Amino acid sequence: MIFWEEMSCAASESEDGMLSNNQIESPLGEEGNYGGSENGGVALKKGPWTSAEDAILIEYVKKHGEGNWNAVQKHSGLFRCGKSCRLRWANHLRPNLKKGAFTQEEEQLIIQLHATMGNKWAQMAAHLPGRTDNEIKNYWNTRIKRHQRAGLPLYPPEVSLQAMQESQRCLNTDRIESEHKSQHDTLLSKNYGIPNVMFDNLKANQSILPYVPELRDITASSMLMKGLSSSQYGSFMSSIMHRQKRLREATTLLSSFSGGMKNEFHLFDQFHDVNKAAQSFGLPFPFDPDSTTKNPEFFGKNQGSHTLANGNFSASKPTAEAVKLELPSLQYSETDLGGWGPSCSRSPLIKSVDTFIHSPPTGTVESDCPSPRNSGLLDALLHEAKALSSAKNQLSDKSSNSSTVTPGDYADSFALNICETEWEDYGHPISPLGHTATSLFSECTPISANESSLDESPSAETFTGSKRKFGCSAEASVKSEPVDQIWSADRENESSTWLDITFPDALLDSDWLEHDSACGKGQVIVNDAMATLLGDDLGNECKQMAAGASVSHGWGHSSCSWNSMPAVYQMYELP
DNA sequence: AAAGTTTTCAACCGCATGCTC
DNA sequence: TGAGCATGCGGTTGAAAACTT
Repeated sequence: MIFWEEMSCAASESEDGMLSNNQIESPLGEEGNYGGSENGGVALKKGPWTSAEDAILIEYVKKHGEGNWNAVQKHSGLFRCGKSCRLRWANHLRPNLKKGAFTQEEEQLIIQLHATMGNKWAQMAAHLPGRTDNEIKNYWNTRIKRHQRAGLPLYPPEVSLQAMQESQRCLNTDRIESEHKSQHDTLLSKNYGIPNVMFDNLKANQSILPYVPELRDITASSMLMKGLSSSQYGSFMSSIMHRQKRLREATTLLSSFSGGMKNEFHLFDQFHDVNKAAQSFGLPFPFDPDSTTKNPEFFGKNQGSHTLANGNFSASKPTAEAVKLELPSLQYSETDLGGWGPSCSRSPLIKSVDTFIHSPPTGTVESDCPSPRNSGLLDALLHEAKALSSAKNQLSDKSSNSSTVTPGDYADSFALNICETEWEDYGHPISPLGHTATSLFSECTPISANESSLDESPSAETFTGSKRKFGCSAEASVKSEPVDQIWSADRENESSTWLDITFPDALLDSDWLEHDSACGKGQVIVNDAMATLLGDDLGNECKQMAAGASVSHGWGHSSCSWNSMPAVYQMYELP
């Protein structure tokens, strides 16, 4: 049987004559030029509501109350399906609706709620009187995403920590109660408002992931990492934004978050128990937090070298006003969980992961710790763990073989190793953390502050407009973004010769560039597809070059052939 | 000023859930 | 018990607005 609503709402919109029919039959169809569907011969309007329709709906609700939305059309003559009426009422017409932009308090609440709930917009809306789930959803999908693009993490550290602690609590509770009940029952009985997603499939696959500690069934309260894997955010956000706009936006964003910056120097204090925090995400321990907490220079210098780092950490004391730059686009990792605001440290998790990876792993990876529930995060951690494992091997290997690493420069060398490891471990240029090869390059090749400028490098526009002209995806339209001034402020005294190498994701995407993991370095292979796209000459040139260039992750680091790459591949090289 | 691009957000869609008969 | 139905939810879409070049 076909539902009335389905009949009315799901009917084909492309039926010929529908529009005219609708216009004729609906007395409110003066603006109803969006076509509609039919319900028993009655055309139902779709599209934006008119004020007249609103008035009718309001009148109807006054008389009959909310609910029974499918009867609206019958009783009021409103040619709208029940669904549409309900939505209109709930989102726009019902009383006590708050209009206008979210307040800062609301924004923070949304962030906190999302950290624990994930995309449970309706539940979140229940905590925000006068706000609708749609509003919150839109807010998150736009403004928060914008924050991400600006290099700001999805959640402030305190929220991340809070969510992790909650996760830990849930786990502990679960651990205890699981002796008596199944976890499912436990969670239900305790009425956790946390998605109870099991990673049974991952557990099942544990045998093929030997480096992963036992995967416990844990709650998905670690949805704070939602952004890590959400398809919505999983794709790398290319930096095709106009620069001026981005500058303006960054300033606005940073200013808007200035309120949260007052805690910036206490962030590390919050992470005293980083072991525990990271443990909750299944990270192996022990690891030495000193390398970061006690050596900010090291941290700062290397944070940009790891995929998990968003590159906007700074131990300096920036001001929002000082920030006129956006982060390099390649730091716009969707997985950024780094510093909240321009000067914040990264989330405990990321910091932990980062610290761990930056620190030579010691001992066997043994952990009974649960892993995050979110599949994306889990995958990310698995990959990171794998990368870590490789890094461990690479470290010794590189120390003796790499000609690009100065043995004495531990920070650099290790960062390099890590990056190379990641590069070679990720068969696909887009890591499970949402990092593209581009971001890897970028993060592995931070730029020094004195080399950064508000002005784009002259050659930065090499790829501008290449989205179409070059026949590539949007990611091909990569501009070299100015680096984060805050982040780089710490590096003013560094005599870094690092280059800010950006690389169009499109060119790195998929099979275009392949990494030869067998060679032990991040050798780039320009395959035929890429050559075809680029044209024979360019492609072949590139292939030839790449064939002989062990560029590793850091074309700018090493004396590889990057500089001799075709200009189309080069974004710019700082002096 | 105009064209092109990006962002915003209202509305739609499909699916899930729960209630009723 | 299962079909029918109403409602709710989350993801997605697309027109309009805003912005950039």
